[in-house]
Amino acid sequence: MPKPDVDPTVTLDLRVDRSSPVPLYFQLAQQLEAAIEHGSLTPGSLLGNEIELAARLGLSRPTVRQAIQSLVDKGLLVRRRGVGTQVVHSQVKRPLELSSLYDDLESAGQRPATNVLVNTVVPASAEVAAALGVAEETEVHRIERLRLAHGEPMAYLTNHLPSGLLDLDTAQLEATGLYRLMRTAGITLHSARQSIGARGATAAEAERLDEPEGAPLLTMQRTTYDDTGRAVEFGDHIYRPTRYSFEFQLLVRP
Amino acid sequence: MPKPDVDPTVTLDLRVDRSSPVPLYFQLAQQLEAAIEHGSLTPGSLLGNEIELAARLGLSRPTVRQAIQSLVDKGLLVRRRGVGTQVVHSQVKRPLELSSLYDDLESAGQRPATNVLVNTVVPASAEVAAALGVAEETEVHRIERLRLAHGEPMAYLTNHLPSGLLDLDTAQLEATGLYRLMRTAGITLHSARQSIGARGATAAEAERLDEPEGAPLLTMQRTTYDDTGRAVEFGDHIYRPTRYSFEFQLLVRP
DNA sequence: TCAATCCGTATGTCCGGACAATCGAACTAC
DNA sequence: GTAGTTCGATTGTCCGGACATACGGATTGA
Repeated sequence: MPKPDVDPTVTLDLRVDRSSPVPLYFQLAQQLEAAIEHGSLTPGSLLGNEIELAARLGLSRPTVRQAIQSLVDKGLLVRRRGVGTQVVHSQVKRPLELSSLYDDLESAGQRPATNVLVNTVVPASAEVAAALGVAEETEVHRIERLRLAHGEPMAYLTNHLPSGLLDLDTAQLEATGLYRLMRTAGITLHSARQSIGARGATAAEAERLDEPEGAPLLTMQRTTYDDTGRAVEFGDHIYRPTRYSFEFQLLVRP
Repeated sequence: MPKPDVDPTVTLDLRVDRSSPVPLYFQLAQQLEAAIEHGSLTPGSLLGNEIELAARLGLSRPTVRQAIQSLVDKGLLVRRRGVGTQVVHSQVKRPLELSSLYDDLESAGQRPATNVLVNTVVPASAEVAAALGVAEETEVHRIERLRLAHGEPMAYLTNHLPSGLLDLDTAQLEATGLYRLMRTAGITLHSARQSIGARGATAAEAERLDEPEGAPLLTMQRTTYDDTGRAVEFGDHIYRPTRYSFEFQLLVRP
């Protein structure tokens, strides 16, 4: 009795366009990712060896390897020496990104709304100054926003930004998210340090979020840096835990 | 008046050992990382161009690029075409890892202690079965642990594992963390899906954690997968938010 | 029957070179 | 003086090849 092919090697219809300005390895990576997403490449299936794949596409092996490596870094593929490259079994959708609440809600199909309650310039407190890396009492922007989904308050967002970085228009802040505004202004976000905790609501917080005093709240503090290392934003957010939780996927770095 | 050198190009004493089994690019990456950590490479300083660096080390450019790229992926370096590679200004320590509470506490200098309260085999509930990808009522391991730091309860950890994966010895569970046990058993952790939220403590939870009933708790649910895509662990944890919060650093993937 | 060994296969590492794209500064023209 | 242009420097992409290393199955031996 022949052994069943549990992990068949899949042959795909792959093509690259050499006249395109898009790098070849990137074109290949996109097609492979699409094939995985689409289901043409099923979990566990082998990808065929790199040499033959390169020959079939008319590419060199380093180029093919670069494409595969980018998907390995994303957690979609697993390489095994002497075995081959196969699609990861688990349902890895997307690794953790530096996400904004606005984008999260929008992609979840909720229509987020924002009320800008404060949009002003204040002298930096000690905590804000330390987070942003400026001197105490330096003037910084302060915005406070109430984020709603389906008309219900979901989070209260307090943010501080160095002045001069961005002109914060209240109308724009109500129409989109802060991160999107920063990116539009040409700021390249690079990394962020964040802390997630919980505590009971103060009277003022309870009022704003329509919760009883002392109700459990989910809290998040985040300092975001651009690629030059400047702190570009310090946020202090509180969330209603019945309406929101942090969900994300992690990859293990070997 | 001459313009001050704000971003000097640094020349380091780098060497590679070709007789070592450690890959050359990895040796170089380690030395560069050590130089950054140690302060020899200060934030903002340029790394010198790749060609010349390769020549100085007697390596090829692809090898040097591979070393640099690994540090770029870690968020320690930034490359700019036409400019060079420079050390990131901000204090990027380490990106987010799939960390275990035990390791976190240990590296923070706290001496964690664990009381194993339950270590048994039970039929899987609907929730556990869905998370682990097994049929309902399948036998699974269930462990409940109270984690203490400095003698104070810090978290209550409930975990379920597929049976047959690991023999869970209570003594070992009290001496080290679950992830370390799994790694020792040859399981390669690959990814995890987790959800962080908050809620009030039930009477039983409050008792276990020495908190008043209804006190805010930080909650985390996590399903961990190995590199074959199997779910290897499902955890449901509650933390005392006055004692613990999740702190981590994110990188933006462009 | 079972264990140790061999071997094919696939990825891992490394080389040296070539050209393209982009950034920043120096230079030129108005 | 200012704006546009040129040009050097540096990384980005891609090639073709070579050898090392590890995994898994087949073969061989006890």
